[in-house]
Formats: sequence, C-alpha cells, structure tokens
Amino acid sequence: MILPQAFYERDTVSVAKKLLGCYLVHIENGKTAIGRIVETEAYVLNDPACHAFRGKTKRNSVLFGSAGHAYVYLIYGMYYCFNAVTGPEGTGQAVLVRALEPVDGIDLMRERRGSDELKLLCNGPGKLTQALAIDISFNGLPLFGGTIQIWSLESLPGFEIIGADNIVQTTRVGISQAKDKLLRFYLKDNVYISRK
DNA sequence: GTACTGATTTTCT
DNA sequence: GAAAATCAGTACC
Repeated sequence: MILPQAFYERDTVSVAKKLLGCYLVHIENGKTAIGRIVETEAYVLNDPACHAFRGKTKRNSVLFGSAGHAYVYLIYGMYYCFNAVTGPEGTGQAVLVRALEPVDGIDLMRERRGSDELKLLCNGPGKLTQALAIDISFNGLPLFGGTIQIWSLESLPGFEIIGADNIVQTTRVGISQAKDKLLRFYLKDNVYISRK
C-alpha cells in the first residue's frame, strides 16, 4: 500500500523508524526504480541541525508545508538530498532518507550512477537520489500518489515486520550542530547502509 | 586499511 | 567569505 498522508503527520522520530523497511518508488515513463529504505535521520523541532531551525527561506519553504511531501535540496553544490516532510503543518520537520537497498530497476540505477557495484548504488543520500533520478524538480511533490511514492509491504505475507530489535539508533552523519542527538536509525546488520 | 582533497552552489554572517 | 544533512579519487601507511 502507498503510505497515506496521515502516516507522515505523526511525530518525526516515529516516522523515521517506521520508514525503515518501506520502499521508495520512482516511476518515470514506464521505467521503475525501487529501493528498500535501510537508513534514515530525523530532523526535529528546535533542532539546530534542521534547515527549518533558523526560519523559513526560499530553499526550505517546503519543510513548512504539509506532511508527506518531498523536501529535496542541493548539498555541497553537487548532490541532492531527499527528505519526507513530517509532523503537524508549519512545524518544519522532516526525515532524511540516507540509504536504500536496491530492489528493482537495478540496471537503470547502474546506468545513472555509472557504477556496477550493487552495494554502492544507493548507500548514501547523494547516491540514492542519483540512482532514482531525484533532483530539485521533485521538491514539494506529494509522496502519496505522484511519480515518487513510498510503499509499505508489511501487511503482505513474506515481508518482514521491522521491530525495535532490528533498529540501531545512533548519531547523525555530516552535521556539526547537535552532534550528540541520537536521531539516526538504520537496519541492524544491513550491508546497504552508508556507514556504521 | 585510513586521511585528505577537489568539485560546486545556496545560504547566512 | 565561510560553511554546508556529500562523494570519488588519490596518497600514504
């Protein structure tokens, strides 16, 4: 099923954990690329590392919109990061998707990434946007019915339910503010995460 | 194996 | 002018 908008309206940390094991799907001109989310980070209220912390700007305006939309921005002048807006509208919170396990459209991902190595296709925020061809034009698009969607397959037989025992909680990557907050989550023992 | 560097643009000080 | 939610390549141990 496609995760409904209400899924994203809950608190950001819960959404970050619940997104683990879900599937990020990009369908474009009949070409499909799907990855299983294995690593996320929460950017929350009163969080100096969150782009919304210093108020609304042109770049982060989507963060202050309603939950369940994509927040995409350019980082270090060359890579895009993909987030899902969370929480009550206007609070400026989001979950950053940091790594995917390639599931479908793998040859397409290899082509876009210029690499054959499965483990290197989506194991980082800049890499997964490249593999799924996500760029700034996706900023603000809904995740519940557009060209980019997030699916949960938990209710189907044969798909693993992710519990607390399978989630590792640790500190976020690449930030200098609020370094000590434990707001990064990844699937235990998964080889497709960006780093230990 | 780890460590450092260049690429490149938006944003804020 | 500096820093930023990064990555790939190179140098060196």
